[in-house]
Amino acid sequence: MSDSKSTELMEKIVSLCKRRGFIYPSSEIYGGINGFWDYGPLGAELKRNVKDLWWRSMVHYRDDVVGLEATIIMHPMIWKASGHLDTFSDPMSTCRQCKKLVRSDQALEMVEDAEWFQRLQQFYTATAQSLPIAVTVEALEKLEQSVRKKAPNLALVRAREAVSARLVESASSDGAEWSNETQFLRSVSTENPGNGYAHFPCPHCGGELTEPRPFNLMFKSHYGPVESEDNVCYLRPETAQAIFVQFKNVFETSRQKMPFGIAQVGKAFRNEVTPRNFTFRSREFEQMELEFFIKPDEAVAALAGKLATAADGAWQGVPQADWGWEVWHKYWVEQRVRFYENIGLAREDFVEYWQKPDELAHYARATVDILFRFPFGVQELEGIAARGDFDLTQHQKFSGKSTEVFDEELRAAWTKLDDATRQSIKARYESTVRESLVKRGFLESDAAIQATEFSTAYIEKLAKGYYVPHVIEPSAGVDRLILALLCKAYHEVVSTDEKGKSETRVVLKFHPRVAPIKVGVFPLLKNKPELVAKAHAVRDLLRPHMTVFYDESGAIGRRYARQDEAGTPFGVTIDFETLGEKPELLDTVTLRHRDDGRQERVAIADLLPRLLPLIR
RNA sequence: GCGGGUGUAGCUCAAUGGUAGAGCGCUAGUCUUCCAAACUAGUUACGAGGGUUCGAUUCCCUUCACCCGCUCCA
Repeated sequence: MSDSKSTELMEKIVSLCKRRGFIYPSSEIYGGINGFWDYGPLGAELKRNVKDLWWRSMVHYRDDVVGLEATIIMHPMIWKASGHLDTFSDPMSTCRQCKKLVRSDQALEMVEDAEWFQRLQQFYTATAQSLPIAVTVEALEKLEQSVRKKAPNLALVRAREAVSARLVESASSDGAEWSNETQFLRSVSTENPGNGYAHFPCPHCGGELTEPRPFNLMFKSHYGPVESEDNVCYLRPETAQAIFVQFKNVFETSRQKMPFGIAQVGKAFRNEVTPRNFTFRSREFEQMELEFFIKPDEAVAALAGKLATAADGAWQGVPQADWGWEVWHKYWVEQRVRFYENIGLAREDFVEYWQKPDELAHYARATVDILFRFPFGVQELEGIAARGDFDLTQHQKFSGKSTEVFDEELRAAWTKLDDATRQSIKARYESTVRESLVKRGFLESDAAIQATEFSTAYIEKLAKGYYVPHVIEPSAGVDRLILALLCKAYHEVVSTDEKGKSETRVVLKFHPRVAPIKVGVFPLLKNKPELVAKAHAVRDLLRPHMTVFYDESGAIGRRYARQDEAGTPFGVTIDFETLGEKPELLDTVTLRHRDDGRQERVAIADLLPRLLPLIR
């Protein structure tokens, strides 16, 4: 995944970022703080541009999305309802031998999948099913040989003589270590079976796992000056929950109708186990999230008379009244990829990963990861999840306040439906509920009863025009996108001068829309006051419309090179022809293009109309 | 949190148990008519703390950050 070459490339990017003022380590003069990064002058511009472009495309260019800016610290109960309080504190164990980190709750499952583990199971079943147990040191030695390769750190392998002697001894006396399969397996994985907690072998090497330790991924604080259990609060680990919590307010005050979305850009905080890969996994980071609320499929079917599916490619077009959640989901995936294309990333830079049903989080119906080919691997940039009504239902449950919407049209439409249609909508819903209950481990019979109960209540509400909206959530990491843009833009150009000396220059080929500085303005020479004055005039002409960098120091080539490294797409040079040395070229300038060094002569009056469409 | 590696000007790299050096960059000036020109001057460092020592950038310990691996998924 990440070889030395890609590491080298990342190191170059990191050092360029610092040298040119894109990204610095946070708190650097105090020695830095792991997992936190600051954006310098160029980085701040780049980030603003990215967030602005996202906001414009999501909110301003659409009739059906509005914005929200919520606080970072919110009522702690929100995190209980969302599940973050529970799922963000997984106990972890470390293997004493191979030092790998294992989630304690997954250890058993992982161990059971291991080949060597199955050998042990077979041995147990063959040997120990009846008492008294006839087991010899030789038999255990054979067993040890069969697992030695795959589980080199298993106690039975590490300390074969001691462990097998103990097991033989136990078999002939109390038989405690052979009392059941689990007990036996634990016994072969440790030298000291009696030292306190229940052992489990490491799934990777058979070694001994440490006691589970809690890992809490949420930043904790207190509101109010006195720290106590009663005023614990958390920095949000995602911005999305605020949107769900304010959903009713926004719905009632924005004059939006279903379906519609709420967008938010803001900081989020996660106490990552290991921040890694430059800014990719930071502990403080920024997200751009949209929660797009849609009618449940049953409501769409009742209103539109039919339900569009994803198969026909409808999602590529303009939203339609008959779209179910699947179409909306694909629609948003496509919208997001188009957004990335608009800011300089190419479709080929991405991998769309559709999560398999067994990988989905409990709240998600479908999730697509948009992965970017970073130098250090193919990694997630954005996740687009179809979350059903999970979140709004959770908050309804925990807050005791309704998150339902009332849909006048739905009520009217429902009264006009014939009985058969009503029944088929209900039947379809009922079977989905039943299936999901079974998947969650309910017995067929119980699931059927519950599903009938649920669907009856649900359809009754629907008939009156009430439902809890479902949601599609495109959630992108700003800092990750910045990093992707930097990696994509990074180019090295090797040039050889007439003396045969070659040198490597760096060019950041940002799309003009995201480039921190849009245009460099240069007088060809700085010791000619007329050139300087004219250059100032050009700078002032452009400045109200775009970021401009004026530079008069050093040779012109040097100034071009410096702007290339900052990713400035255009350079404007004022020379003697601008001043009228050749009358026909009066008031024209050189417009230089970063990516190919191409130069053209452009009238000053044409600069704005030329440049503006390229940077907007 | 565990293991391995790294830490000297902004960058690349030297040297040394006794005052730290170069190239590039950067800043200013002279000059310069389109891709890191030249000249002059200036600029800046031993990651932090402690110990051994008459004296530590160098030896020892601790710590911090970064990189690689385990975990994570915006």
